[in-house]
Amino acid sequence: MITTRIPPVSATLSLPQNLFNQLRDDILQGKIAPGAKLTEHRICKEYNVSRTPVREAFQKLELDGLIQIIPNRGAFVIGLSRQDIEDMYELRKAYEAIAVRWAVERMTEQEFEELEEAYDIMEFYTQKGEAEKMLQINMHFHQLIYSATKNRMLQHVLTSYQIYTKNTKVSSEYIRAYLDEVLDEHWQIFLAFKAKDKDAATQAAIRHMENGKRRAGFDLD
Amino acid sequence: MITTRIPPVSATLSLPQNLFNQLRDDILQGKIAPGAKLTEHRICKEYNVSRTPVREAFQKLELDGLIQIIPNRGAFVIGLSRQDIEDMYELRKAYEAIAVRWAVERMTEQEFEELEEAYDIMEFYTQKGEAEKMLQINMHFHQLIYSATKNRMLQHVLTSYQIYTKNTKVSSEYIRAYLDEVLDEHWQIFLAFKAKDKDAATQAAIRHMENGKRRAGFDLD
DNA sequence: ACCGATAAAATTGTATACAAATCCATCTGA
DNA sequence: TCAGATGGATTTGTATACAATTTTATCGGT
Repeated sequence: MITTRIPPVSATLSLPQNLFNQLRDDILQGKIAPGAKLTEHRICKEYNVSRTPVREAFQKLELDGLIQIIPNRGAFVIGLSRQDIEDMYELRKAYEAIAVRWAVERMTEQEFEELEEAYDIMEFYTQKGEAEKMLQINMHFHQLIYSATKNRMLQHVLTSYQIYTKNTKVSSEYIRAYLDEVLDEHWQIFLAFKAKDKDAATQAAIRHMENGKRRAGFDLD
Repeated sequence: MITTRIPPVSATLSLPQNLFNQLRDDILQGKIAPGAKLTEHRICKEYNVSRTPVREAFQKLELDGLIQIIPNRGAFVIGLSRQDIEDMYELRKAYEAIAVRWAVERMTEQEFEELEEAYDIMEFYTQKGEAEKMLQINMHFHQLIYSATKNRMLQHVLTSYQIYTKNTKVSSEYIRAYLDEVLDEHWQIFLAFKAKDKDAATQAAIRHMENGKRRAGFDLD
């Protein structure tokens, strides 16, 4: 029986952060069309807040490449082309490879135990076939690796990619068919961490990314 | 007497963008110490603007990993450890390798001509020994490559690294001793673009990064 | 009908006002 | 002396007001 809870991403987020998350997901899921203009006033009415937090959320969206703010003109949604998404898998693969290498080197004993626990939970949800939960713990598993690298830049960029990836595919629908396959890939990664084998971890991470790309509907290069 | 107006090299930047650039450079050059708190009111007085643009600049600084904003507490400067900077060279190397590969594939004829022109200017300033000008055209040369990848995320991340790198070494002092060496490395990259040879470009870019790391005082792994 | 000029409306940019949270010096009681 | 309480000062978070710019609608002349 599993007693441990999956730690929530955060308890209470600030207003701009919430707006950012909401708008980001809406954009990535296509609820707001590329090219559309985000009018401050409209978002204000929609979420019943003033313009100040809305503008701050826009700043964050711009720096994550989701909108383009043209001075005195407004904020426009940037669309991701198929090429952009395919590129992203390549960029993520390169950094995941570096991340696991550093994480193996720099991971503390406690961090390893958290990773082990995350894997166990993953196994649990795979057996129960709960795809939605799997998606959550999957993100958590990777976050633990990012965190263990002790490098903020890497963490931030990889987290962005993770969110993009999560949103640009019909997650829970697609993941169910691949639960066992995905679990095994994480098992390979976990084993490499257990053995503190950097090269094995790199190979496992690269394979995981390539398979993820394939599962998302992209043929491999 | 009013004569013809010379258009500025770059369009006038917005107030928050200027604040962001100024604060970013101050932080990277150590004028603002790591751990220091950026008080909104103080920045307002210093630049004689209101809090709104200051807060927007803070947002940008946070997403570039230069400050950490703790809700209801304030903005604190994040210091870069020697490990952080060494890591950054590794991260940059990985993406520069991808960038030149994509750039060779995707570069237009006009973009190639711009790169050629940039190299020529670089050669000119090397002969004149103008290290400061070299630094500028050097950044421009790499920007042309980033731009040719047609990938916004890659452009943004690499631009960040470029600015970090530029600021975390005593640029003009150090570069003078290496002008010829640096020019040759760019020549190798340019040649690979001319030949549209992806592998050669990758190798040249990787060597360029490794040498840059060494010139910045880091021994190679 | 079309084009440009012009004015009104809408939108963004900046400043300021007010609310909420935090910080900090002082006080109290053991 | 010191831990904790307390209240004022400071600082941040949000709302709103005003200024500058852009967009839209209207109008007049050709």
